[in-house]
Amino acid sequence: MRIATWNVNSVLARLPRLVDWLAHAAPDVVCLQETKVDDGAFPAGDVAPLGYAVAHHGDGRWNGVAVLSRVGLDDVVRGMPGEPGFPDEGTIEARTLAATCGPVRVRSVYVPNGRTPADPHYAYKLRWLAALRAAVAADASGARPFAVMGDFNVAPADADVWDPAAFAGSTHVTPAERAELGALRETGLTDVVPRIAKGPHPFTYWDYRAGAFHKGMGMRIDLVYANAALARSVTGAWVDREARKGKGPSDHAPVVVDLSL
DNA sequence: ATGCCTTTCCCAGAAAGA
Repeated sequence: MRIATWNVNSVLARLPRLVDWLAHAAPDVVCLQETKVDDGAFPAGDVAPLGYAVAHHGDGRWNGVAVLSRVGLDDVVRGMPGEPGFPDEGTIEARTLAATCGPVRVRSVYVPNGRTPADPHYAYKLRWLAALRAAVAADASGARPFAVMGDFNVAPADADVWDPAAFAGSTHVTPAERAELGALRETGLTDVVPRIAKGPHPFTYWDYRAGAFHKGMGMRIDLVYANAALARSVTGAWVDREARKGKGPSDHAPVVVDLSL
């Protein structure tokens, strides 16, 4: 079984590349982030011929997460209990949904960016991660294979950014963000680190500007956090760098994980 | 990168991204 996560930066802008990628990478389950469409506008008809059913949770212009599966799609839950909102608690964004796909349960996440450590968005990010920890705790300690995967917008360690010095004072690397990720792992989750394809680190994101991809100026912020039942079944994990190349890519590459369940 | 792209809203330029 093959599972994957990919921040597509607009599912409509990426549709030809998404369909191509599904056809050749052939994942059984894919978590998408930043679909940037309403539920009604998700192009489910374009992935159905490849065998995928779709569960989508969308806002419209921003955010938007999905699970695509060709091995069953059940018990879909949009959002999570205790999910904080932004800019106020009454405004819940479309940043996570969970689904059961055959033998595995997955949760697709698009963690808030945080903007700057002084911005209210950063406090929101920390609250959101705390709510995520509570939301996944039962699945994390359960016997059924489970993974929470997506764009966490946090680099777990200094090795997960191209130049730690360049990130001084920035979000994505602060001790508080990393502590929240650590607390999340403490629920029983393992970081499934992809193998290194090129350069010293398995980065998953590169800025569009200044040729960052070709200069190796990346970050590892797209993560697969697996419970024990799923982690012990992993036979391989990698970043599909090919998907970041060429014309019209997302700024993120997919992370692919193979399982022997 | 305090905006060297890209995407959305919708047709101009702001907001957001990390």
